[in-house]
Amino acid sequence: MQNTYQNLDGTVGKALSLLDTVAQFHNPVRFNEILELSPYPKPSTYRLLRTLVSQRMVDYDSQTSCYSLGPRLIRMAHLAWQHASLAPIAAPYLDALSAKTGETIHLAKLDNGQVLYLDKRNANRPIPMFSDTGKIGPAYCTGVGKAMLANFDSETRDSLIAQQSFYRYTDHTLTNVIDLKNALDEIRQKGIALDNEEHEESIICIAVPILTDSNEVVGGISITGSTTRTDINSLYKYKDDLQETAQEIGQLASSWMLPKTGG
Amino acid sequence: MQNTYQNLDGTVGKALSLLDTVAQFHNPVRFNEILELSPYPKPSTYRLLRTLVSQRMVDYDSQTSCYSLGPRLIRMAHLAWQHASLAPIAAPYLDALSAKTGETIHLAKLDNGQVLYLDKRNANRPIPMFSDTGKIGPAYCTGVGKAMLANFDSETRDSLIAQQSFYRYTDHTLTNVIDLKNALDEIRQKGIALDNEEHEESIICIAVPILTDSNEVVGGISITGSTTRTDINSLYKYKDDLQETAQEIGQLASSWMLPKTGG
DNA sequence: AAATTGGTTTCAATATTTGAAACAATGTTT
DNA sequence: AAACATTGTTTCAAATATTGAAACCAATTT
Repeated sequence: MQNTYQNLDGTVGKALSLLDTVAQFHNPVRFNEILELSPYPKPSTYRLLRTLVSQRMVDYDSQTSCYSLGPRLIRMAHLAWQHASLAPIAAPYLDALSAKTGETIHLAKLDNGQVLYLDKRNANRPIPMFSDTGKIGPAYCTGVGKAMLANFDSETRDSLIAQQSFYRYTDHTLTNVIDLKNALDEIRQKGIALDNEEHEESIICIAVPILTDSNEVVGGISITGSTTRTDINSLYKYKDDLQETAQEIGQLASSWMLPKTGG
Repeated sequence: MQNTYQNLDGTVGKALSLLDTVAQFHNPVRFNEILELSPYPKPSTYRLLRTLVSQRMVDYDSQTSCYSLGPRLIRMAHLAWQHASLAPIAAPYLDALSAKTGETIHLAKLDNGQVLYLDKRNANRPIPMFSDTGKIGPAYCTGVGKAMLANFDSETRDSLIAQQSFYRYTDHTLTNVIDLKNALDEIRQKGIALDNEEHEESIICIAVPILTDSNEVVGGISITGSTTRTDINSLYKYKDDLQETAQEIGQLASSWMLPKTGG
């Protein structure tokens, strides 16, 4: 949750990093609070912020003199979600898996070495999806994360591994590069990844990557359960369903990724 | 869906308008297609785009030389949705209304004179929510839109009215300022707005604004049904439930809008 | 009434953006 | 295979935007 301000890209980069700063707060925030986290001097921070407000990326409430994330972001995200092509394509498949297994289904892609959740199904309680879409999680200790990592070319994989924190969430968390690499090799060979309470106690899952026709990793899907209700062997029974689903989504995604040719 | 490039705000504004341009496409897009819609010369467009890619606001697939909206947007939107405070606060109330009425429930706010949907409940089929969150619709011919418009101070209201297109969607659509103003006056007085197939044939709804303690409009909620299954009088029976719900959400939102004071 | 805090503006120095034009790198023709 | 298009990328001096110390304003607080 640390600010990473090394990236610049001129004004645009600065403005976006300020946007991140605003986002870090969980409620509307005063100018001064933002300024404290901003590496830019007061007037720059001020003007950048006003620009973002003028662009509706940030909301400003003059009553409370508070900034918060703006509605334009939500609009854009709606489109971004559709653009992430995976999500709309995968939706019916997630429904099917959810119905069949009765377990939680996750759809994710990799963003900056982290798992970015694109969609979720929870068969039992139909919870609001948006609250989970956009969430991020670690790659080295989640099923989808490992499934994806395992299927990159070794160069990309190494650079992704270098981005992992290896924080020990549970007793089962893999906390070093060697263990992870060994695990990834096995995952790649078997075509499926397991998460045996590596990220959260009592949470287990099986996961597979979603690959294009040319074997590029575009995402991952997982079936998640709790040890209070099931065990890894029971989940493993869905291996074929999961792999077939990933296969089909990957196929569709491949054609979608082509540049638009008409209409 | 027209490009509005009059806004500038320096490089940041230009970059964001290019982001919108990328968003206008529904699939990955080549540089030249973007360039055609871009008001900026080739090298500028090129560099702005690369900056956005470097910032992960835009994805670039070197295989197909195609740009699409990037994952960072989805991450930000997740936070923006939480920031829009209304959405997470309102979630349980939407659940309750949905359960009680069995009809479709919408939560929305106003963005740039348009209705921006923040959340939705569909009692019968638990559909993936994200696909609707972020969608926009007209304000002058939807229930939530009119409910919100009606409750601004007259100056703000007039400027919002000036932004309406008054396109005739159906026979019932109000297509001029005078009719709309009269309707809004009545809505304000009665505290509830109806949509009698003004936006879509056979779609009807009742809607109320969500107001803060100081009567600021922060959003709206509606109960929507289809004339094939119900009628406006049946919906109207939920008036009290709807108003109470809006009241409670508004109350909570009021406290949430205050600047963070501690911890 | 003086002092503090939070927010906004000024203005010359500085750094960035600009865009016509040239240049590569692909594809397509003939 | 040479000539031609098309698409994408880079150059470089001129034009422009950003910068930030300092001053300023407006509320609060003391």
